[in-house]
Amino acid sequence: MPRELPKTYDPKQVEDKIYQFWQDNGFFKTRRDPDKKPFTIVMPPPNVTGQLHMGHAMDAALQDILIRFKRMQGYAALWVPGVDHAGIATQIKVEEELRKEGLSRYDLGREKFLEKVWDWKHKYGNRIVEQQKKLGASCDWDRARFTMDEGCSKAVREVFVSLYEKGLIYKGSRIINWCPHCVTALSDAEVEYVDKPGNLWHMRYPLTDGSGYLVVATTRPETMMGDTGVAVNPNDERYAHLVGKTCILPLMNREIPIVADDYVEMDFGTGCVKMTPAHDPNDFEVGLRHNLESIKVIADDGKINENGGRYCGMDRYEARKAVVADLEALGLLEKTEPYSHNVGTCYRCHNDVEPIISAQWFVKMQPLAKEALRVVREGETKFVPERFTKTYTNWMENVRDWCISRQLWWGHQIPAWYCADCGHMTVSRQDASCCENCGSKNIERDPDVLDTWFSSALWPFEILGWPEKTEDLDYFYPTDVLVTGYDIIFFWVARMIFSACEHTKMPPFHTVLIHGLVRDDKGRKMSKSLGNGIDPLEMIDRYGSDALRMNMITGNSPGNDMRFYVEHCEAMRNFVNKLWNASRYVMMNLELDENRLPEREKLEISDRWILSKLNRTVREATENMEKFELGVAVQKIYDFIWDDYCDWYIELTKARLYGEDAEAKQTAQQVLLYVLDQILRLVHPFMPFVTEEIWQAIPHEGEALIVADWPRWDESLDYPTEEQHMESVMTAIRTVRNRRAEMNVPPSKKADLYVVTDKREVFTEGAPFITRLAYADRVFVSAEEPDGHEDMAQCVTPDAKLYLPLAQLVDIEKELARIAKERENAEKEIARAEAQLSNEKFVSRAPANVIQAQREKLEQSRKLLAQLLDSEARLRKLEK
RNA sequence: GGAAGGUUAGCUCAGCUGGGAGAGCACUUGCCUUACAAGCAAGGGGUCACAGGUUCGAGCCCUGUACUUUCCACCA
Repeated sequence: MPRELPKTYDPKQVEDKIYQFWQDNGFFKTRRDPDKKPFTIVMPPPNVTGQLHMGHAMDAALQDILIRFKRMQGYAALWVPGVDHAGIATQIKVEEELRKEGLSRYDLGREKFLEKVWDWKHKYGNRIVEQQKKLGASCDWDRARFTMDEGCSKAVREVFVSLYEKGLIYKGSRIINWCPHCVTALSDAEVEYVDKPGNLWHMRYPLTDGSGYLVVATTRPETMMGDTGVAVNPNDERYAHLVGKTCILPLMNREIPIVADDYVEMDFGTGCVKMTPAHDPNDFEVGLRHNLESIKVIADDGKINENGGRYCGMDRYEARKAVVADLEALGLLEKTEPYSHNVGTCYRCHNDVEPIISAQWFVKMQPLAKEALRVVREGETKFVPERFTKTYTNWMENVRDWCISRQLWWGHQIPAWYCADCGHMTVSRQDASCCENCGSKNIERDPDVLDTWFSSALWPFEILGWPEKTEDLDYFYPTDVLVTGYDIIFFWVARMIFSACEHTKMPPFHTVLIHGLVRDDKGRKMSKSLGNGIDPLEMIDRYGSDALRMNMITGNSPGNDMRFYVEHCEAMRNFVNKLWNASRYVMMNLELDENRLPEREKLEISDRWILSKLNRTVREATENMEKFELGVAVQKIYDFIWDDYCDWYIELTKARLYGEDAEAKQTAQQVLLYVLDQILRLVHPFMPFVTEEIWQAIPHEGEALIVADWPRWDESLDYPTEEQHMESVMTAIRTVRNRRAEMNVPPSKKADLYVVTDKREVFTEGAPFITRLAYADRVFVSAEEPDGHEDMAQCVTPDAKLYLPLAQLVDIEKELARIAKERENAEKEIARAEAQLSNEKFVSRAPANVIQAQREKLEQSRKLLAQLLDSEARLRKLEK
């Protein structure tokens, strides 16, 4: 048994060693076990390009706490890790590398480029995994998956083809969000709207019949070359005479029709709207209704194309300036009004997104959303906190078809082949070698890949072996809890739910535990550009992994954002250290080689008190854990450890440990050890490293704390009477300390203490504690006032009068003032309680335990008041 | 425009199904008391945003107001 432990806990000496110990012994490996219930969590796969950030730390802490808790409770607790191929992010990263060599992906060609990406993946793909290990993540690493591995590819192919066969995947020309910088289509979820200042330009379009002009207002003049009409509201009397006529599109000199459509708001702008069906989703719809032509003028790279006349080749913003200048020169610019509006931007590169008509692949959402809504509405899948249910359902109710094709190379390539001979499209589970229609070998595969989220959506079941019917799938699926931030409910959670419902006929998990974002100390999002990110690894380096984990789940509530304070992290480090030192105390005084509670009769009042408190903590913390109230649970455990165990119980054992009674000494050691062991179990999920390290050093049964049993509530350990008695003694101790502090008596100046009480047994049993903790020389318990009490300092509790022979320090004036204040409080309390108890309605309607509690409070207050009055009278007598 | 949060001690936040408000940090005072100064003891500090209502009883439930954050939608 180690005796010479350092006074401060050093995580660096412990964490890697303990993690290695867990791994070497296979504690993270989870097998199917018919005798156990499964508990499964799938890890949100971090991007392969990723660096561990606070969001990951939050995610991992929550999941690991749940997994460790369930593992200790005897579940076959499986946490499956993995990494996401992260299409755009990864491709961009590798392209950046290439650019350093002066190359682009086109220089390499698709095949060579993909080789590079795989090289990159093999080189750096494990970095984030190693970082997760620093957090203590107890994943079954042997099961780690990658969204581009063979199994995932198979699942993706199966899902794509089956949805295609059901008509739930189709290819069509629609207005989609196009990022000219990433040069790919995006889904609606990938567009972030940002309020940006701009202008509303009022432009004159001359009428063809020469009778004048109309004025359209637009924020995007550069699209005007693609205008194929002007729309007005059918009820707008101002323009009724123009409907059916035509006007001339300036700069292009093209004749375009004027149509009437409800879409146009009469009171916005001029009431005339230019129609650009190829570059605006609403215009596209209007165009369909009125048979307007679609003319695409912005190319994939964001430049004006050949349809844009003299603006061809200009960047879209350059073209905007040129168009406005040209209109102005022609006297066709009526006015320019400052106008700020929401502009769609790419969530990856933050450049403005361009709505563009384009042939893309889509998932038809309506039929899939139906079941995905049902399982959540009927509670088969629950969100915690519950309010996120609405976030989810609102989105799912209004969801539009999901654009899944991306013009990238890195990703799952779409399994569609086009026949150059007959034009037929072959969609197939196996790579096609010829056209399924005409047999021609002259076929070409669709170059596009699928949205990264398409494969992530299958994550919970694909990583358990789907589409094969595996035993793992049978045992571990559906999974139990999904833990993630609210920012990816749409991207991921929603898509997993409808995918699972469609392909596995059941929701993928029964609980979605949502957490908030980790912000900086000013409440700002942590970001690279602000440079305000705090590196979790640095925090681990400074304060230890346990402290960081504690930091993530204390001081905030589920689903709410949290601010990261280094000070808070430090406070948690202090708590870890506190536990370390408490354990050090126990070990230094231990002469046991097994952990066993003494017989009941040997337990004295303080033992029973701490066991009873522990018992309650176990029950309540377990209940909180099961309701996913991890922060509440750990707060209770924290308070028990620091306040009850360290500040009180350890102090209470010192009299015995440093005393001569061998049997009492042993009892104290046994209880100290027993409670410490239980504490380590309770707090292990939150602070796995330090607890395992300590546990290994104390007498224990079993291999490791990580696989030890979670504490259970035990009826035989409830000691309500002893708890009360102990509290009575503790109140006396506090009161004396308080009194001494007021008189500025240093702890080193000890004094005798006389306890006058009608609960003599209680205080006699408590005398050793009072002696030690109230800095007394000797403690005398009696029913009568001691001789010479007239000259002593006094303080009172409801159950006792306490006399200290420190007469020379007594300031009667001050003393009377203090008592007057206390008396006032007691009287108020009595009046309140009496009023309540004499209230007929309260007594008849309030629950019995509440009434009882009030009666007890009243009684305590009355007793205290009596003591205070007594004390006051005594002082008055002394005054004379 | 729609929705959901937030408003509690100087700061950051807890407060579970309604029963006289807590923590961490900061502050004041005294202590190196043989586990721990990353600590111990004692203390100060809150009309729980505001106004109504329900209730024997409201920080908690209902209605409204103010300020604030976020998400969704979007009028060119």
